[in-house]
Amino acid sequence: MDNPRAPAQEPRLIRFGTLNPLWRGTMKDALTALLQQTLQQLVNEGTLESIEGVSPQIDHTRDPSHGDLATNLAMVLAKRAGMPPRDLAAKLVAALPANEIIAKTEVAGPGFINFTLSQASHTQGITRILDAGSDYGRRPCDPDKKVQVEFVSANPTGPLHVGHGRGAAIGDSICRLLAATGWSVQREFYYNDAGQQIANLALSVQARAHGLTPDDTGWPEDGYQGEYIIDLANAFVAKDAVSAADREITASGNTDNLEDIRDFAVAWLRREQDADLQAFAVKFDEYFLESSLYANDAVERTVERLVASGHTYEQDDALWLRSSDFGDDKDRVMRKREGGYTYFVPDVAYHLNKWERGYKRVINEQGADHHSTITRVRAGLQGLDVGIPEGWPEYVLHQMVTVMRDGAEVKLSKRAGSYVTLRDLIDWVGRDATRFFLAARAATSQLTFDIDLALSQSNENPVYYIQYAHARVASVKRKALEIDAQWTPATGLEHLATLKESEELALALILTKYPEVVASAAERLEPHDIANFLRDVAAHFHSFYNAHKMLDPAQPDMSTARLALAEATRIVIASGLDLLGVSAPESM
RNA sequence: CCGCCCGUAGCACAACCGGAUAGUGCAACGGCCUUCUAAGCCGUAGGUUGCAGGUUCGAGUCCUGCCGGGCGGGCCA
Repeated sequence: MDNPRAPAQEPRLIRFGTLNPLWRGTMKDALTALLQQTLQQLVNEGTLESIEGVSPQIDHTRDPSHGDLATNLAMVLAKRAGMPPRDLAAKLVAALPANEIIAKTEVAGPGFINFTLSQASHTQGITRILDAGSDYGRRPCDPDKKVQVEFVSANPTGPLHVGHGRGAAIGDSICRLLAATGWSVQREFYYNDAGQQIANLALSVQARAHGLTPDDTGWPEDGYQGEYIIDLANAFVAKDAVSAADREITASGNTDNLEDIRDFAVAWLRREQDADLQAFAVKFDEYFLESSLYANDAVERTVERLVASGHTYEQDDALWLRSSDFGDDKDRVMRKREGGYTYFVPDVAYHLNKWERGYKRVINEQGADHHSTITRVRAGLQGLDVGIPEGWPEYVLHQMVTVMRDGAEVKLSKRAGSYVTLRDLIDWVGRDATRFFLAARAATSQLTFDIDLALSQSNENPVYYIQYAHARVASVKRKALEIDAQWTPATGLEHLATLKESEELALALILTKYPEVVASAAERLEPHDIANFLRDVAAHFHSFYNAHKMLDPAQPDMSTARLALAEATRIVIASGLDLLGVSAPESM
């Protein structure tokens, strides 16, 4: 099994000559340009022959005693230059062109070059943020860079649970990240409304409508036992009308007609899911129905194409896909002995449809329990011989969410009907906290959602820490206007040179990292990077806020400069929270 | 049996194609509100990064083998 994640991602190094456009204007970018000149200088004077293929790293330092930025350039080039790293580092430092953004340079450790940024560089950074406003760190949408993201895609057989919530939070945030980095994003929800599970759903509703309970004889074997089935059955019997995304259905009330029940049940559950998603502030551009693939013969045509391309064979009265030709560990049955298709066939048809809609880039966000479908879907797509790249589509898989309540794990089982719904979570801890909690951790790690903890400490949730910083800035801005109508962030731009305190400079520095963080999070498809960064920004702001009085009538220049810095902070926090789908309140 | 993900402080999680002294929140302990929002700040304590090897200037990160947890693998979806 190959890596499900996308293959083609820009390396995060500075590869000279191919700067990430999102970094434009960041200190990293500026320093890279300077180092490029420096290297050219060394080449000119013969110290180095060439800098072809050099991929040095330029990093923000962890330890302030190492300056603000550091590079391993000398260590990477030492062998090529034929001199010890520290000596080469010294030469590089000496050849660095004059500039106003670096205040101090130092060779350290095995050959790192540490740079301390100047006050002027911070002034530049803050000005740039205020000038860009909510566009800071973002690129305009390029209509030619189309990407489609499929996420949630819950079966319409029950309410959305915590796992779907995680998919919704991560998927939606990925969409926002892609949009912020210039992609034109289409969000899609795939409804498995044609399989065996839907038949079971209809049978379950029918059984409930007939007054049966799961313990009775006559209850369908794989019936859904959740309480919501009772509500659903009652609504059907009462001849309720429901309107889901694209259709309006009135129940016939005829409990002998399974087709009526099925149509009504799917619509009813879609309405529930839509309401949950709306409460979660997640929207889709397209709801794609699996049943449509049968209605328009797309499944049949996909099978025919696979047969025609020669990647199938008949054996034991079944039709097989030679998926082992495409990286699978064995061949897979496409058409069963009794004639029906196995589940991955409509999946292949669906993805062929995506390809034919023109999406050269498609990302599927799913639970890790769907892992095995990746190889099969990709194998099926390869077998079509229509020029689909091997790694297409990309997958982001999130691991399971374990829910703890009363110190014990709550088992998630649709059939048993005992599980925590997304709606429950939102009702308990709020939309912002739920979204943040579910998106703030790497998708690859299993996470534990402790209900009791979330309830008892809802005010301690990290999201409030970040939102509080935002609200504080808004409050200070209001206060400033009370003191003097001229006291606005814009006024402060002229006085940024008065910012000299370490807390001020540290805050200014971290704010200028934002574009890099957005670019990186979008490339890696990892929204939790944003959450961690915001926590960092908020911490810097809170420290600054507590260490210094921001508004002092006796010092108008300094006060407005600080106001500008605070506003820059607010812009970054509001933008970052938006990427996570979390609100940025003006007051708390 | 095979494949994928994970294992980091009491708990939940970070750590940027391998970088310098492994961080953040909660929980614990001690301080800070007559002053811009105390949902905050400052400080203390807490670690053999599951175990054992290997690769190199350098490993939580890469490789091998174990141990432990999760998920998946069937003419089920």
